[in-house]
Amino acid sequence: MDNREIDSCIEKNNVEIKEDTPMPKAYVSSAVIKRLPRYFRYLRELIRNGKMRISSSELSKIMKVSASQIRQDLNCFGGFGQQGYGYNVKYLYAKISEILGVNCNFRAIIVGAGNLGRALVRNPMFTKRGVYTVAMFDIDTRIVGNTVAGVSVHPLDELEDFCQRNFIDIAVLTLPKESAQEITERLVKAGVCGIWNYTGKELDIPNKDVKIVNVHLGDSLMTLCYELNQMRNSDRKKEKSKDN
Amino acid sequence: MDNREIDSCIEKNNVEIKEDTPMPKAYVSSAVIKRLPRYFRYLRELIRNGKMRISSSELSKIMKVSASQIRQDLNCFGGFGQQGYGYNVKYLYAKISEILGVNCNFRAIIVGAGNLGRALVRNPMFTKRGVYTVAMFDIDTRIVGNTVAGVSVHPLDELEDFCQRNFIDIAVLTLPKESAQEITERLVKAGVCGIWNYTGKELDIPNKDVKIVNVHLGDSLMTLCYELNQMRNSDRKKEKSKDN
DNA sequence: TAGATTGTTAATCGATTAACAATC
DNA sequence: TAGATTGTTAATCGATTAACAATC
Repeated sequence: MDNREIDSCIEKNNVEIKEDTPMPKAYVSSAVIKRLPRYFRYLRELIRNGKMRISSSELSKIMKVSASQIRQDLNCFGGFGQQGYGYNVKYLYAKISEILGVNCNFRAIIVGAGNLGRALVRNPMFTKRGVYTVAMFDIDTRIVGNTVAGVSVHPLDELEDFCQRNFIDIAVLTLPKESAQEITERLVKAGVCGIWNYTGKELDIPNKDVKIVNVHLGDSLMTLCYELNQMRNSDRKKEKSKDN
Repeated sequence: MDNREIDSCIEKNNVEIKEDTPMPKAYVSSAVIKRLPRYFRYLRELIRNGKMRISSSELSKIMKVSASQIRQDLNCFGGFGQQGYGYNVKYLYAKISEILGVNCNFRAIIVGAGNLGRALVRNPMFTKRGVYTVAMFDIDTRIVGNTVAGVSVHPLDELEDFCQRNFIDIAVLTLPKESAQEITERLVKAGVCGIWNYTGKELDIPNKDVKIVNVHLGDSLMTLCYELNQMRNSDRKKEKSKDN
């Protein structure tokens, strides 16, 4: 099954809808939310392989998490399975996509057309998740007007006007941390309600209706260095105890 | 205080060493480890601003975490503070740097010289955390020989030989997910013990002495979409209840 | 010494796992 | 109906917060 077919599973008509899904929880913990994209990916893979149904215990073996956790996680949003049968793969995929807003057609801009910004706009990740990258912005007049992966670079002073006219939902911040706070405030005023922040600066936003997700690559690298350092230290200890 | 001066705080001679630090814990939970890089960043900032000492409650206000958590976190690694005084900023910074392996001089290569690989190699993040990016690798002969941010692109078939000769610790995977598993196995055979994985493929490594940190940008984007979707849904509910 | 603040233990809270009744 | 597997409740485990004795 190819990508287009898998994508089409999200459209409701393609899967039989259960009518009496129980009321989902009012609040779902972030521990659960962070796991949803991983279910999304594995379900896509299962559809691709033509798998029609799956039980929590079978999925637990593939994903290396407990079957209990899978059932608990899914039940935060209502009953997606059927006793004695398991889960319909396409239906579950459609439901999780719905929860994650894959069919929301969110519109995004990338602020900062440097290396990272250009790398991201070329990444198929946005399209796969139903997010449209409609423009890039940069302060450097030399690159304004360029087109990267079909997306053109606009001058930074058109930022507010563009966001308002084009109903931008998400701004990806790939600019220097020094201007991150100021640009964020301008974006929020222009109606942007999601910030995907790569600047490393921790943003201050009074408006509770604006969501921020920080991607701190340096922090991630450091946890790897911690693990390696730990391993080195324990190796050294072993060496020592061998010597004595 | 400039960056070089801050970096020099890590060298032991620059801060008075407490002699009787209690024995640190044998195992520290990943919840704590993930917070360490953030302490590292804030402490750097404090040093930059010339702050000499800080109490857990003062730091808690700046970092927006509880003072209790700060003290618990730090005490996993031994007593870095002094009753009635608080923490010596430079000393604490030096200690956390040590724990995170900032002075280990880890050597890294970037496998895949596409957009993301080039964006990462140009990022000052590696240098700031004491990791050397010594080479890039790519399968595309047209870009082999190029130099990005002073780092040259090598042909992929020299991978094992290069890693062994140059004692490479870390490999950053910025190549297509299709070849991720195969390349990882080659890297592990060549003695690489840290994998920073951007491919989105979940890697299978039998060797327990190899550490993997996955960066899944798509998953991160989806959690933002979830939040926005939630907000939209609750807005709609409000609209409805207003209508009735 | 008195005041401040850590280090550490105990209490609480939340998340994961286990168990099983409901039911397809 | 019998077997399978969910949905859900209860038990366990781990992480966070609160409290306070130790001590600088």
